[in-house]
Amino acid sequence: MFTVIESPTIAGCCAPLTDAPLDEAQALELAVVLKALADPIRLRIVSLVATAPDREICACDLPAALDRSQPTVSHHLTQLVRAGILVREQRGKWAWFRIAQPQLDALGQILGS
Amino acid sequence: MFTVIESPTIAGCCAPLTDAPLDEAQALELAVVLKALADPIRLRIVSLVATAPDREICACDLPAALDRSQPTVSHHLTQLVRAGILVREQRGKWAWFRIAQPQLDALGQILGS
DNA sequence: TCATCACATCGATATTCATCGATTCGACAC
DNA sequence: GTGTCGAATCGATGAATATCGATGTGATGA
Repeated sequence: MFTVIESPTIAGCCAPLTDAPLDEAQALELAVVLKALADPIRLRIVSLVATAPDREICACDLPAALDRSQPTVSHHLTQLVRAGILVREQRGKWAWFRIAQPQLDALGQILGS
Repeated sequence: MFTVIESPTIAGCCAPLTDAPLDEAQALELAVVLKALADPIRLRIVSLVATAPDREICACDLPAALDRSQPTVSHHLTQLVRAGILVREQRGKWAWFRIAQPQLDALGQILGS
């Protein structure tokens, strides 16, 4: 029995903003992902992960790095994973996080850079 | 006497997320812009403007197009202008809006697409 | 089995924010 | 001026959310 962990993605959500008007469903889907990024703490988390050695980081280091409590950091990490921006991996007692690069790439495509 | 209308920009705000960790000020500045985009109504406004003939749109057409009241649409337009994503131009009684392309391009650069 | 550590969840609180009706403001035409 | 029309502002309300202390959960090691 295989267990497939699906990571939510906006890859097929919509064309670049300049190509076609978004319908309500597409706008909602995109907004969910952008809202997950649109927070100073979560942006710092993403940039910390993206620039860490091996491009991964242990949750245990974040409360000190961000000057936030452990429950608050956990809350933000959950938001980022549910938006498909981070990927979580359990290693023993520790939780490690990586960037879900396809999701960020898709965002860039849609914003049309 | 000249009147210089400054459009807020994140152009010099920060390097791509994958290049260096954001400090608190950079993260806050970026979050303000992303937060302005991270709403379904505002995303639809941006895509409507970006795909309109001549890439501009009259505010008068938006309440019907978005099924929101005039004050609500005005509120969202204000948010987008203050974030430097849209540019407002008054023509007689009407207000017209265009995309501030450099701001969107800068966003794409920072997200690293 | 038991203590410990890392992290998630719960409960509460304060703040932010989307929304709309009513009102005000500004530009235009007469 | 006066009336009209487009749009911003005000005030209120309900919903979403960032935060943290306390508690629960799951894995580790003795």
